[in-house]
Amino acid sequence: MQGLTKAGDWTERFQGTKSLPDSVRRRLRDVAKSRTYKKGQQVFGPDNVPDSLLFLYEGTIRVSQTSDSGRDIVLYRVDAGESCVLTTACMLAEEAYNAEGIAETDIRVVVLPKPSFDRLVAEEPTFRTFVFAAYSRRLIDLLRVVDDVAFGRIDVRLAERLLTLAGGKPEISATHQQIASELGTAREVISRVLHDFQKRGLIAQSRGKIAISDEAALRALSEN
Amino acid sequence: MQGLTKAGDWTERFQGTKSLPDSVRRRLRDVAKSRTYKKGQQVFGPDNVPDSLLFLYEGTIRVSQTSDSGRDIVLYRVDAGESCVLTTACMLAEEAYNAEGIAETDIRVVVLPKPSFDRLVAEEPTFRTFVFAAYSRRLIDLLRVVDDVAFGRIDVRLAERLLTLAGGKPEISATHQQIASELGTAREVISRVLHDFQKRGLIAQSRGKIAISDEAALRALSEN
DNA sequence: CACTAAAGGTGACATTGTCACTGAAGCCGA
DNA sequence: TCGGCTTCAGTGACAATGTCACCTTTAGTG
Repeated sequence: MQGLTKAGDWTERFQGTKSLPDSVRRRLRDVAKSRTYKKGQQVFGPDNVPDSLLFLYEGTIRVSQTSDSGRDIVLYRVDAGESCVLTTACMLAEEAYNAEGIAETDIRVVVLPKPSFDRLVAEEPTFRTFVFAAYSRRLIDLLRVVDDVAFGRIDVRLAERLLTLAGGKPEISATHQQIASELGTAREVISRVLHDFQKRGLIAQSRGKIAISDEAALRALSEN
Repeated sequence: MQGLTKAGDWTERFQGTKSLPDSVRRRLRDVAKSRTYKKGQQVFGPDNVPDSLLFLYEGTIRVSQTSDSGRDIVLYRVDAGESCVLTTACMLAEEAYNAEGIAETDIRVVVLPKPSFDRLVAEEPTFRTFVFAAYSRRLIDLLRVVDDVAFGRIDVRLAERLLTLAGGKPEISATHQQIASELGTAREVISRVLHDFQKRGLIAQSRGKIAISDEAALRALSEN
């Protein structure tokens, strides 16, 4: 396990807080708590609704949805420096939902109690803009997911996701099942399409690994 | 065409404004403009990003997404008394998206300029809660859409949608194509499933109309 | 090494989407 | 009232994706 850096001045880390007056930032450092989760731990979920607002200081949270039949789909990822608006949504919406956030790496979050959050939103336009922008980004993310799932071809989506998961590196460590859970489909489907990609020389596979052989071709495919 | 009632004191109409102090409501009535759209007009869309915030005074807006290949899916509906948060998202998010809002009936909206909106959010906790709740509701709505599209069976989704569209009445006026656009699928698929429903005695069809014959059975089907 | 759990492969079949047509219903002008 | 036109709906063939059952391979682990 990799160690997390000690949370220094977290207000430096977020668009919404770094340009606030020193007095406000000092107050924030006092009221906010820092907390860590280990990789794989659930940060929030239907049975685990936080009563505070979360800001991700370090690491990544994978937000996904699970169907009744057990299939998963990744909705989006929260990266360091972003806030986790779904927690807010959970708090406000009485309705049921079944999204959950899982720490994809060891993470450190800043926990801001709701009253402090309210005060900040009220008093600081910068922070307010930050929060609204975060909501908007998630809405747009979800629009994209809907578009992909409803209208996208699985090979195109897979090519795209492989490139994203690789993030420039030549190899991905992921099982077929994990990739299926990214795209909301079944393992067999991923196995077949990856097999096809392999035959076409786009990738090479070994157990738990996928090596990207022809990034250009994958990119072309992912762009429809 | 049905006439719209004259917009009286619109601040009476919204959860976020009706309990505000009189002074604030008076100010709002001064700065906000009322505007109408006819049924079928586009209220917002990729090429038509409003620079103000919209509150729906009367009628319904259907928010849908169109794929490159021309297929549609309805994301959610905005009903009277709700705000249209996607317009906010559009304004804040630089990213491309392809959702649009169409007036499903003749509608009347209250248009609040962004500076007034900002001020209201800053100063009035009630209004702030209203706005956040609106965002949250849409997020949850979209989670539901993702779940349906990614994991739901088409017959179940159709049964559910028929009941919703009927809204208690015994008959629906809609073409197969329109229903397909609700669910993000193709007309032929809807035709086939409706034909099946008909054979099973759940509905009766005539050109452009669907009559619900066995609501209980439809409901049972829609509940999986 | 044998055993085991996890990962991956495969064929058969069901469901849904696509394509290219055909037929049927309503509208409207001559 | 009759064609002619447009929209709506039906259909068969096939492609893409999802489901199920079962098998093989791989990488540990005692």
